[in-house]
Order: sequence, then C-alpha cells, then structure tokens
Amino acid sequence: MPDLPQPRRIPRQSRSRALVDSILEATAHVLSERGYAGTNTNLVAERAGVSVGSVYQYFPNKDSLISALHERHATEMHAAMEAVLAGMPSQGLRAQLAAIVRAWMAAHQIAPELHRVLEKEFPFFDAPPDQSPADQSIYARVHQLLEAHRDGLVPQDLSLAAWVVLQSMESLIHAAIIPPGTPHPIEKTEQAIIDMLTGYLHGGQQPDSR
Amino acid sequence: MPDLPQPRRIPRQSRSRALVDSILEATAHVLSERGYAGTNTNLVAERAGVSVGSVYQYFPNKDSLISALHERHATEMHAAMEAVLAGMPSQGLRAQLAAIVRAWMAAHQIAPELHRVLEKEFPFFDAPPDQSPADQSIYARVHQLLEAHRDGLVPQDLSLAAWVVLQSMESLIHAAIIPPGTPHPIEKTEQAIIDMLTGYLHGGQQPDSR
Amino acid sequence: MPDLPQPRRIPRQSRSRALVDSILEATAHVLSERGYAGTNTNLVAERAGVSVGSVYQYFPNKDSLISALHERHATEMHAAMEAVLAGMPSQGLRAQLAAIVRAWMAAHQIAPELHRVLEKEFPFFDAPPDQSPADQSIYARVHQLLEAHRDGLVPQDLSLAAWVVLQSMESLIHAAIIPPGTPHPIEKTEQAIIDMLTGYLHGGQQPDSR
Amino acid sequence: MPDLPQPRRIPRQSRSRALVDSILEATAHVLSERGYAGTNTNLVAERAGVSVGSVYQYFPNKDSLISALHERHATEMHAAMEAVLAGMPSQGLRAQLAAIVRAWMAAHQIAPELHRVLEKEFPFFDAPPDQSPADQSIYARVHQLLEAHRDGLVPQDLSLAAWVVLQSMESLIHAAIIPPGTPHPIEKTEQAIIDMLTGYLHGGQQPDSR
DNA sequence: TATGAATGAGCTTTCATTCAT
DNA sequence: CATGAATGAAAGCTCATTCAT
Repeated sequence: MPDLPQPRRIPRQSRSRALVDSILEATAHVLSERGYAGTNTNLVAERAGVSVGSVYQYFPNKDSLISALHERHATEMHAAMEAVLAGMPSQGLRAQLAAIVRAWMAAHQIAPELHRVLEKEFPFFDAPPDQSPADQSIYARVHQLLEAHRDGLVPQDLSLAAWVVLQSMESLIHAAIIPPGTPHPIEKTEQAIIDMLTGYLHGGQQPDSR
Repeated sequence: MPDLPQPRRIPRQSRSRALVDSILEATAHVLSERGYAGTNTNLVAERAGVSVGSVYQYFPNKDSLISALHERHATEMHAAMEAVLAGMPSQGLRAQLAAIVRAWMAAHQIAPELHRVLEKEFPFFDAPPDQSPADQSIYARVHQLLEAHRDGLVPQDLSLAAWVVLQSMESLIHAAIIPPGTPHPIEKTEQAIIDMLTGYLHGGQQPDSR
Repeated sequence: MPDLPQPRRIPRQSRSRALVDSILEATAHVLSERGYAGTNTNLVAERAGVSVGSVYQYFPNKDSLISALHERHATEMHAAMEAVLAGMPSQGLRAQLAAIVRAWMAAHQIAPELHRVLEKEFPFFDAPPDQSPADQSIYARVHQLLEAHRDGLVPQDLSLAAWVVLQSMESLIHAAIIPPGTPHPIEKTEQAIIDMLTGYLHGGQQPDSR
Repeated sequence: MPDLPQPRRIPRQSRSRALVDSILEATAHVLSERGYAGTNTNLVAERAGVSVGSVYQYFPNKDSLISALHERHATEMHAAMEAVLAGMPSQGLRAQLAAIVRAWMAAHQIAPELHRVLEKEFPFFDAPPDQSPADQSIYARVHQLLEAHRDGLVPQDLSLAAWVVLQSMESLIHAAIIPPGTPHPIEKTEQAIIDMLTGYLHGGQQPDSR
C-alpha cells in the first residue's frame, strides 16, 4: 500500500477519458450502495461495463480508485467555491463564507452515502490528504479570502486561521450531512456553522463579547 | 452487522477481565502498527498471547474488537473531562472548555497512531457513533455545561450548540494530532480551537461584523 | 475417525444412565432441528444441561453420539418387532410381516426428521452397520421367521431372503416416511410394501395371494 | 442452501468444459478416498490441477460439487437404462427389469466407494432428490415400462408401483454393492432382486416364474 | 467426577491482480 | 489496447477436544 495513487497513464484521448469517467462513476455507485467492504474491482468493472483488465489499465490498484474519487470530489468542491465567489465579488467575509457553506452543504446532499464512504473510509489509505492538489487549491483560496479581509479579523496567523476554518467547516458539514446526520433542522445547523466561523474570525474585538 | 459491540459473555471473573483487556491492548497495538487492513484476528490473538478461539470467546467478530476499543476511548475521554471539571467547580465557560480541550489534546498525544485508526477507520462499521453510551455521556455533560452558563450565550438552541461544539472540538483535535497533524505549533492550534469555540458561544451577535 | 464408537465406560449407576440418556435425547433433538452440519458437541451439552466435559466422559467423540443414537433406534425397532410378534404367535408369514411393517412405519412417523438424519447421515461414519448388535438381532429374528415358514417359501436360501426382505423393508419404510416422503397415501404405500415382500417370498404358488 | 446445483457460469467452451470435468473427476476421487469429512475444496483443486479460485468459478460452494456428482451419476444411470432397453425392444417386463438391474449393478461395481459416499453422504444436503432432472427421467421411464405391460400387472396404481420398484431396486443394488456389500454371491443377490421386483409386479400368479 | 475456558488446526470462501489470447 | 479466466495468498471463524480447577 505504499505506492501513491497515481493513474498509470495520463489519459488524453477522449475515449480513455470517457473510460476513466465511467470507471469512477461505477466506483462511486458501488461504494455508495455497498460500502468499502462490499466493493471490489470486479464489481466496479462490471458496473462500468468494462473488463477488470481495463480498470487496471488506468488505475494501479483498488485504492487508487477511491483516491481518484476523493480528488474528483475535492475538485468539485473547489469549483463550487470559485463559482460562488465569482458571483459575489466585493462582499463581506461573513457573506462569502456563508455562501461557501451553503454551496458545499447543497453539494454534499446529493450523494450523502458516497460522501460517508469517502470521508469515513478514505483517509485510511496512507495517502496524506494534503497531498491532494485540489485540497491545496481550496486551502489557498480560503487563505486568500482571509487576507482580503485581514483588517477585520481577530486571528492574526492567517495560515492557522485558514486551517481552522477549513477543518471545522468540512467536518461540521460532513457531520451534518453524512448519515445519520444532524438531529437538528438542516437550516439551523447550517446557520450554526456559519456563526461558528464568523464568531471565530470576528469574535473578540466587540467590547460586549466578554 | 448492526448489533456488534456486545461481548459474547460478560466477563466478571478477574481472569476473564484480564483476558479481555489484553486482547483489547493487543488490538490497539496491531491497529496502530499495521492499520485496519493489516490487522487480523490471528495477529491480535498472537500478540495478546492467547489463541484465536479465546478472542472469539469474548468478541463475536473482528469488528467488535474495534468497536470495543472505540468505546474504551470514549469512556476515557469522558473520564478525563469529568476529572478536569471536578477540579474547577465554579469557573467561566471559556476556562472550562479550554481545560477540556487541553486535557483531550494531551490524551490524544499519547497514541496518535491508534487514534488515527480509531477515528479514521472505525466509523465505517455501520455502528452509529451515537449509540455509544460514553459518547452520550459526553454530549450530556457538554449540554449541561452550556446550560449552566446559558445567560452569557449567543446560541439559544443549546442542543444544537452542544452538537456544534462537540463536533468541531473533536474534529479539530483529531486533525491537529492525528498524523500528519497540524502544520502549526501545537499550543497555537490549541488556542485557536478554544478561540473558535468561545467565538461561537459568546461571539457574533454584532450586526457590524464585516 | 478410525476408532469405534464404543462408550468410554459402561454406565451402570442410575445417575450415569440418566446422564447418558439425557445426552442422547439432546443429540436427537439438535440433530432433528439442525441436521448433522448444524450439530456440535457444545450445543448438545448445553441442550442436555451438562458440560461438554461430561459428554466426553461417556462418549469418546462426536460421532459416537450418533452411533449410539442409531443403536438405540435399532434396539427400539427390535423391541417393537418382538412385541408385535409376541401378540400373534401362530399366524401366517404374511400377517406377521404386515404387522412388523405397520409397527415400524408407526414408529418412524414419530420423529421423521431425526430418522432422516440418522438414516441419511449416519452411514458415513466408518462404523460397519452390521456390527450393531441390535441389527444382528433383527436379522436373526427375521431369519427365524422365514425358517418357521420355510415350506411355503419360493426362495430357498433363507439367509439371502432375510437380507433382501430386511433391506427392502427398511429402505421402503425410510423412503416413505423420511421427508419428503411418499407422494402416495401412506396406507397404500404400506400395503405395497407388504405386497412386495409377500410377492417375493411366496412367489406364485398361492392363487389367493392378492 | 436450497438452490445449489447451478454452476456459476454455464461452460460452453471446450476448455471450461474440460475444467469442470476435471474438477468433478477430482471430487469423485477425493470423495472416494477420504469420504465427505476428509474432503475439502483445496484438496479437490489440487487433485484437479487447478487453483481453488477456479473451483469457485464454476461451483458456488463445496456442496454443489457433490450435487453435481450426484446428478452426473443419475444421468449415467438413466443413459445405461435407455441403452439396455434400446437393445431389447419387445421383450417381457421381467426380462427388461432384469436387464436394468444387471446394467446398474455392473455400473455400480466400477467405483463402489464413490457410490457409497454419494448414496450415503449426499442426501444430507437438503437438496430433494426428486428435484434432479435425471432422477425424474428415470422415474418416468420406469413408469412408461409398467404401462406398456399394464395387463400382466397385479398393482393397479402404476405411479405407486413405479415408486416402489425404483426405491427397492436402487436400495437393494446399493446395499449389495456399497461396502461392506452383500454377504452373498453377487449373482444370487442380483437374481433375488429381480425375483423380488417380479414377485411384486406379477404377484406370482405365473407358475413359470421361478 | 464435573466443569467450561482455552486451544488451534483447519476449512470455506473472497478478491486483487496477472497475463495469455 | 481490451479481455476475463485463472490464480492463490490470506482471512475470518468454527468446533472437537483437552485439562486445570
């Protein structure tokens, strides 16, 4: 399990691209429906309508499938974030964070079972999650966001603040969405997440905040 | 697999108790060193110095080992929390939360690898985490803590607030400690976690918060 | 599997006798309800209300349990035969065979599932069935019966005839009773068995033999 | 375990066919030499010169191996019966039954140990023997035989008669051949079986039937 | 004698991975 | 490149049997 989940060959031809996509799609399906323990490469191949051999043409091993799925998810989250921010260029940090939280919550609600598997079962592959390019981009973007509003922030170490914001945002969203999910109304939970982030970032300078 | 974590027989004699403990200890060791995928019942038995049969005398299956380990961890965290709070009866909420965070951080630093496996690889058994009695106790205690300081709190729904506080506290601690851990100094991270919780609970009512 | 199913010690004390009986009874129950594959010594011991160790006090191994059960059954069948014949001292062979068939059919109908297991799963232990004392007695009695009516018999080799009669009688009764049993009414089947035996033994000389 | 005997995939290519055959052959060998208890899938695979995986490619589980063997045997017996009858189109029932008995006796003498296992150890899988297509065909053929000679028969219910004839014929042949076998000369036993069947069917009114 | 915790060989079955076609 | 039959290591779990108490 030491080799990194790098696709064996970078597929550029559209046919290969489609193949990779359908394999990934199949992986997501099987993973959602049967969990990690119930997922195996033959099943994925069958579901994708290709042979096992073809799966191994593009993915060095079973775990790389999940790795790729995780990266795809991170990429989608990054895109969602960019899309949302592009639509609200010069607004306040609170509004921007709120928009991100809402967008991510919405995105996760589409396939909660898959995200459960991805979140709960993925990390155990030795792949350090921070190696993911998409994760890096997300981090960078949040960092940039904080810098843009540096003046109003309580935390001074923006790297640390970005890390804290991202970690708690992600884990709260996951906890809220992933089965069994929040015991509370989803909108209230969403608001609480936003409040928490804002409280941290803007938190203390208010004189009445004891 | 829905009703696992019940030991096959309730061990009352000290010999049985010791056996169960050594099996659990062995599980923790093997899990830490080899991860879930590399852990198997024969290995655990060997490490515990007993036969596989004995393992199955007390645990219905492999997963129940991890279940039990998880419960043990939750129980320890609950105890740590109680111990810390007992030593500071009538202090402010911030101080109390800070104490809990520090105690838990310290506790997790003892066997970070084990916690990585427990946190990251355990949840994939369908066992809903909320079924755990120890987890319930922890939640109840935090809820009680918030109630005792209800007057100074911004969030009004204390159930929700307890859920948010617990989720973010736990996930941030895990993210900080579990390999690869924070890229930031541990004390600063710790402080940031405390700030976040306090910011949420005491923080953001300010309309001018931009 | 080479050692013969001889009880370790011949129990003479009444307490031992009762123990052996309850173990045998438990074996019969478990065997009936779960089949050979589902039967194990611990289950039998539990059902009998004794410890496994006690089972091994009286039976050298698992198979000897079934052996003993088989022997018990054969003994019962022998007794039933003797009882029936004792009540009809000087009647015709046909009537006597008919009485035996009816008695055995009735006896087998009490616990068909157990007999299924006994008949179908027992023979596979290397114990040669003819070693059984009770089986020997049954054979001897049938042989004696034929001798008593030697004059009216077509077959001249009475040893062979006794073997044929016993084999077909037993197998037809088993086939009739053991699930799924005959597809025909039990009385008609019973009559057919009697007809077959009589047809063989009396062959053709009786014009009234229908 | 109710619907076993279906091979996982229907082998059409000659290579697969050969594989299935060699696995079955290996099963027969191992079963003959070591009995059911001593038979395991790894042994079968080894003997067949294939890997365990290949065994499971064509047979869903261990028991289905024996199921298949049983069906193969029934098919062979059916074929033997047809072959024999084809060679004696318009002869008397007695002659035809005699021919079948002789053919089956001969067939069983080839691998008595295997038949012992098949007959004695097989039925304990819940597979109802009557489900077997080959068994059905055999029954149908015997029924047809009786119908063709209906006029000379004492039994009027031909279904019942066919059942009785088949049951006793098979069980007597098995008892004669399967170790430890008859204590009587094989030819005399064979003749006795034929006499029994004829005695039942013709009731003995034929004075020439000795 | 009775107990039942402990043993551990051994079995069935799965599935990631390969490679001849 | 694609295929999918074949591989075989490996793992979970059972249960007949023992023996210290």
